[in-house]
Amino acid sequence: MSRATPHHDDCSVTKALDIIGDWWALLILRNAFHGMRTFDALQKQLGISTSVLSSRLKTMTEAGVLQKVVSKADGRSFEYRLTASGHDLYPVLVALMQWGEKWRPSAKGQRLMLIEKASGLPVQGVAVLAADGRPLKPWDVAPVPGPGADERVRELIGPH
Amino acid sequence: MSRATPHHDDCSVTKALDIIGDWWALLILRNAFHGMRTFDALQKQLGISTSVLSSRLKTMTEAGVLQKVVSKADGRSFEYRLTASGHDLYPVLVALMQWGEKWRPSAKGQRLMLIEKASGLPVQGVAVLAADGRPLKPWDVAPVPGPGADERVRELIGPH
DNA sequence: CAGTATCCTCGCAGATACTG
DNA sequence: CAGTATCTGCGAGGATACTG
Repeated sequence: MSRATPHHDDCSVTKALDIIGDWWALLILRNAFHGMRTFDALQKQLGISTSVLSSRLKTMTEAGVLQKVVSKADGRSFEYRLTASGHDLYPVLVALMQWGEKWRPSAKGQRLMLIEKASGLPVQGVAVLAADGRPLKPWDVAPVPGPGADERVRELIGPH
Repeated sequence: MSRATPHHDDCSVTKALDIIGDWWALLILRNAFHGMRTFDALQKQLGISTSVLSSRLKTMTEAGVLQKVVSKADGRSFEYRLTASGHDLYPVLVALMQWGEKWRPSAKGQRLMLIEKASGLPVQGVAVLAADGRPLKPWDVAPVPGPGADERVRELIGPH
């Protein structure tokens, strides 16, 4: 991660990566989407050191994707809950998972993490939407063609 | 990144992250989707050191998301093109960008990167699909509820 | 233009120990 | 259970120089 070296990169992707472009952050989120919410459970399942987990949770809380709340049941333990913005990261996770399932299939299939509220059924995955809202297939989309790509990027994102 | 420390984590997300859970890899892909394909252009725009860029391109090529081809026009320069599996990473990028635009809006709005082949129009974004294929809104989905989350994760992903 | 080769450093992550 | 504190290494990444 080059969060250390400041990038004057005014790009949405960069900004998203600033928070979740991190190995542990994504895995914490993955577990959070499965409902895992406590420090201890995360630490044990991920095999992460306590100091790093603590720092990650702090960063993610400050970034507003997680919220630390006192557990009602217990009173002295805590829960890290997904905020609205954290919840909105769900498509990123599902997109990653879909890609992994297609191109790096694991022995045991992996179920998706969210359900549709109305039906209670697991969601299917994620899809790119056309301008009119139709879901598109991968082969229906293509990179912007033609020359001038380098200039376009520099204009859009900025020269370094 | 803890790709160094081996994780016996048989999870699609983990496997996807192994290739693209990296600051530079994602930015390279972002630029690739905009049509930026040469070593030099990438190096200049990203402000990355040549050695790191070289290593990233090698890794990504070996991982099969990029393909190194001789540029027809020139004959002695090269292009790094998205493969089919690289192209399939598009939803991940768009999901990231969408999140960034919503929660970390930049001064100048950012356009999306791909067009629909049929219409030539830029795509709208990405959406989660219900079991029957309907695109869902964020508030229509929820994490799997109830207790037992910790056990579920351990069962699904494995204990460390 | 497209890299490879070296050197160097600084910060991230793990390990361990301790606290309320 | 939920962390903080400290120490230590090692390796990713930048800078620079050189090559076909």
